[in-house]
Amino acid sequence: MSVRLITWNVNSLRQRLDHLARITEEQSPQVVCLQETKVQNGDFPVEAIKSMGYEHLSIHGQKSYNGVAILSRLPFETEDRRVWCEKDDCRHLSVTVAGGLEIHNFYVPSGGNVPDPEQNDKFAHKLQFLTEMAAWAKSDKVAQRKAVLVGDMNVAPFEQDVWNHKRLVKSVGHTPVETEHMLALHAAGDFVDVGRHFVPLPEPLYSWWGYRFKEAFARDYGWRLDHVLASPALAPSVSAMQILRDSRSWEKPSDHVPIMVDID
DNA sequence: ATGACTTGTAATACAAGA
Repeated sequence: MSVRLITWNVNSLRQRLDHLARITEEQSPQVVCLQETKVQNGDFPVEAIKSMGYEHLSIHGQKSYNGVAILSRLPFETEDRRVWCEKDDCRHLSVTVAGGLEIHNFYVPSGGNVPDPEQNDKFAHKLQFLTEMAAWAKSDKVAQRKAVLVGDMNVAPFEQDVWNHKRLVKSVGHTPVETEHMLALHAAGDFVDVGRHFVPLPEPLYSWWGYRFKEAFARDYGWRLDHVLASPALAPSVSAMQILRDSRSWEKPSDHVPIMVDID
């Protein structure tokens, strides 16, 4: 059996239902991990999602900010969530599906404007969150299971993960300390960076283009902030990866685009 | 040359994204 999985920061689920319907119809993923749903559980658009063919939902949302969800055509064998940085601000959900596949959906804090944990609590939160992810991967022995970590990790770790490394190396999302934390996470679980496995360095690879500069997508001023990390036990089964760039040019897009992987 | 946008909340700005 093969599982097709999509991860996507939708920047408001209720604003993106039409895009989600189109993507799920065109690609037929069995599992969809969403970030920045920006909707409380009680207001989750259950009927719209079920009409797209996703009967099994794991949701963790709050008012206004953050929020994650896992939509699935496969039943969940287990569902879990963890509190990170002693804050339950709706940044993680995990499920297991048949065959022992463990799926973790993350929304790592963006980190604010100033890349200094002394001056900026949001940046400190981001570094702590990544530190806790790495510590968990190690202590929970994630590397020994068939696990995939997906989501908006808000770090572009390699030079070719941003459109201009020199210019952006002091910008939050691409600073050396964030890159170190991200690579420490990779090492903690012996994870394979699936994006870079299929599109090796030094080829540019992006998943996010900002809204503020109108020509950002047209000029390909992108960042790779969204990631799929596969445990060593799972990585050989990942047969394909695609970044669905086209959706960034649709009307009223999210600033992030979906990443899709096929797992045999 | 990521500024200048988008979203949710609440009430015409503000917070947050990254």
